[in-house]
Amino acid sequence: MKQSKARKSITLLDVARAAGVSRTTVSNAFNRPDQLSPEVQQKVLAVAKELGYAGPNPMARMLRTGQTGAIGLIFSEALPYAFNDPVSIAFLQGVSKVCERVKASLLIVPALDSDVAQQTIQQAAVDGFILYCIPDESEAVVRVLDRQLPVVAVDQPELKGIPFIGIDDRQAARTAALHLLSLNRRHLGIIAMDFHNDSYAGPVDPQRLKSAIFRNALHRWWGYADAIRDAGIDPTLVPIEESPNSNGVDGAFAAAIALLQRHPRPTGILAMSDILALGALRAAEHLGLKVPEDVAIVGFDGIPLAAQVRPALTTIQQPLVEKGAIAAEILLGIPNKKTTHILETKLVVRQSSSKGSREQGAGSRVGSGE
Amino acid sequence: MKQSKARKSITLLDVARAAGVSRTTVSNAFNRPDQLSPEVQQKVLAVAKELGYAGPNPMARMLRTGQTGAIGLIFSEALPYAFNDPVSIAFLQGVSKVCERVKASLLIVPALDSDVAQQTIQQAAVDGFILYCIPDESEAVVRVLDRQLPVVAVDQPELKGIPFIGIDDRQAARTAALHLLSLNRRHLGIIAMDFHNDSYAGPVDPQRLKSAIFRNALHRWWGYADAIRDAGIDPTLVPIEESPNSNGVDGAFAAAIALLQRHPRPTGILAMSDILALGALRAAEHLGLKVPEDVAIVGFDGIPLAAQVRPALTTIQQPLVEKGAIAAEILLGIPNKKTTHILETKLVVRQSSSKGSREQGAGSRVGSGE
DNA sequence: CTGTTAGCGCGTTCAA
DNA sequence: TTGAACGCGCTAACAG
Repeated sequence: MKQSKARKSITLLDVARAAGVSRTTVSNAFNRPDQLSPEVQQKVLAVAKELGYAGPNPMARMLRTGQTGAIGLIFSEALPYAFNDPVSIAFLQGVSKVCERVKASLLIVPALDSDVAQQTIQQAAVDGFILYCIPDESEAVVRVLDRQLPVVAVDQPELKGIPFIGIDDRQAARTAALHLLSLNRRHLGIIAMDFHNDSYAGPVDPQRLKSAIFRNALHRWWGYADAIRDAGIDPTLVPIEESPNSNGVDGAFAAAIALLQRHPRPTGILAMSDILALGALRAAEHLGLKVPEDVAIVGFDGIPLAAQVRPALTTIQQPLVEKGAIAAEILLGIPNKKTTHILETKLVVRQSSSKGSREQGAGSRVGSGE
Repeated sequence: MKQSKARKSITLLDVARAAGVSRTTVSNAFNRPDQLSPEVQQKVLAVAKELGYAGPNPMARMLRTGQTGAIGLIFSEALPYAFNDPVSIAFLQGVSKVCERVKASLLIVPALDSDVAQQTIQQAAVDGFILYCIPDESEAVVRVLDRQLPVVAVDQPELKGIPFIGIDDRQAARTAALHLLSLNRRHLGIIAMDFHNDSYAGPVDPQRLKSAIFRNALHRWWGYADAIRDAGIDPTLVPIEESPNSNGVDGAFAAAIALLQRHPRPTGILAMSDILALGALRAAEHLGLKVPEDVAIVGFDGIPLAAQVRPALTTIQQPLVEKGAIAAEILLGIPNKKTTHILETKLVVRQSSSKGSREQGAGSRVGSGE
């Protein structure tokens, strides 16, 4: 009998009774110290501690106030893969930096398939969501929109009325391809990241391109194609090998091998991410090809590792961390932020595509820290 | 007037009325489909959708059920640094893998200083906490314990009654030092990670060691000292340079430079983490020293990058991902798990400490994927 | 299979 | 400054 009472958790009311005050007073002692005399507050807090009461129950408070103090983050990939990708990690860094500043927590919500998405997104106690690189018709998007909470999208999807942060993938990719073409590399090969959600690895046909659901990959391909076409080459004849993000560098290695064993062998490789480019670098080495002499390689993203490998990697630098920071700031209502941000990118030329000797081609970032 | 009613969010009751059923029925339609006829369920769901009702309010449900479907994770470092450290990231991968499997969300709780910790930990709506590498007397520990929820500690703190996952740091470090000594490297230098919370970088004196609050670092030092003493050398004469985790490879570079410029120059460097060892590798290169001929280097942790750099890094491999997975499994009540796990480590010898030529010394992991 | 009845623990009026 | 009352939206018993 007594046990059952002792068993249940302590509430504001218990503390109030033990301290000989009202519930409101105890609540105020925790939340509004200015609303009661310091001495009373001291006493209440002391009694609370004695009873093992650690402050208002967060669920009850959330229900009452409608605020949770957390924001939700949804990745398109399986979480372990997302945490394996330097691009996602950099994004996470940006988000977390802002969260830490404003004392908000960050809820990572698994939403891999529609089943999981439905359950986890509906249950998430958050004040808003960040959608990171989510295909437009994904179940996750529907569920998030249903929640009627503030939303910010990064990279994808672009939806009416919700803030968006991204880059001009097409233009950036065009710059990358132009660079290679300007070095007179006319036999190009493309290593692509996921166009679809099916973890497919291998050559890409026009049909697959046309039905692509990941915008980044599609737009980057468009950009490559723009430059290639302008150079008087038929872009549909440029071979594309797709290697899913989740296959990491190893997958890219295989894709690059496939590309480099074609005849004529490509003299330039356009990789849609730096991870893919690293695989290409390794493949070239494996085949005994010199980079950039035999084959030049250009990546995309500008992850820190790109500057540190040898030969250092030419890439399109995009503000990865800043993307996360801006997304969080918008969601958390930090003022002076427009709601749509197309961030700048820039081509960083390093050894993997330099004209001269390896040493000479080093970009300014080489040797800088982690 | 009407506005104010339209303004507020839709509840179970609204749906019930609109559908002409009771609240329970609507609740069941969402949570227990087996408790009502399919047709009624269809109808209720249809009405709900029409009203823009997206399922039960998560806060209310949490209050009612006492379950949140999320677990909290607390790092000792500032989040952006944690997300920059391959060791933490690998841990996160392990945690997230399990979370995804059981459809749990993961709440990353900033708890940098005591102020923030108090607020964020008290407010966190979670079913339990994972403490990752938190100093024993940290405010965060107190707050977490106060919450009276299940807790698991990883690496630190070791507290009575709460499950613990870690490795035998001392023994592992001893193995690393023994390895170097067995190669006849008798002039050693140590690069240490944080002993204290103060971001200090520089030489370490006995006082600082004695008052260390980070167990990992301290135990690793003990292990080194054990082996060194057994080799007939006075461990207190072995120079130690501390470089905080947050300073990354650059900090380690500086620390290693300091070490390598001493007389006599160390012929072996013991680094307490692979990141630190990478800095040492770079420092050796910078000074024109050959690794392992002039100076042999041994890291700790076994991060993937250690196998990929050249020369590849000898290290103590610990099951980083598994640590996270086990922690999450224990917290989420997945059965067949003991509550305390001291995981195995092993020395992986690679080029950075090999006797023979560089090629010969490559560990089996070299060239394997990301 | 459906409806009724009770709280879950708290924050906020408002009056004292 | 304090105390009483109300309801946030929901789920779990239990009765029909």
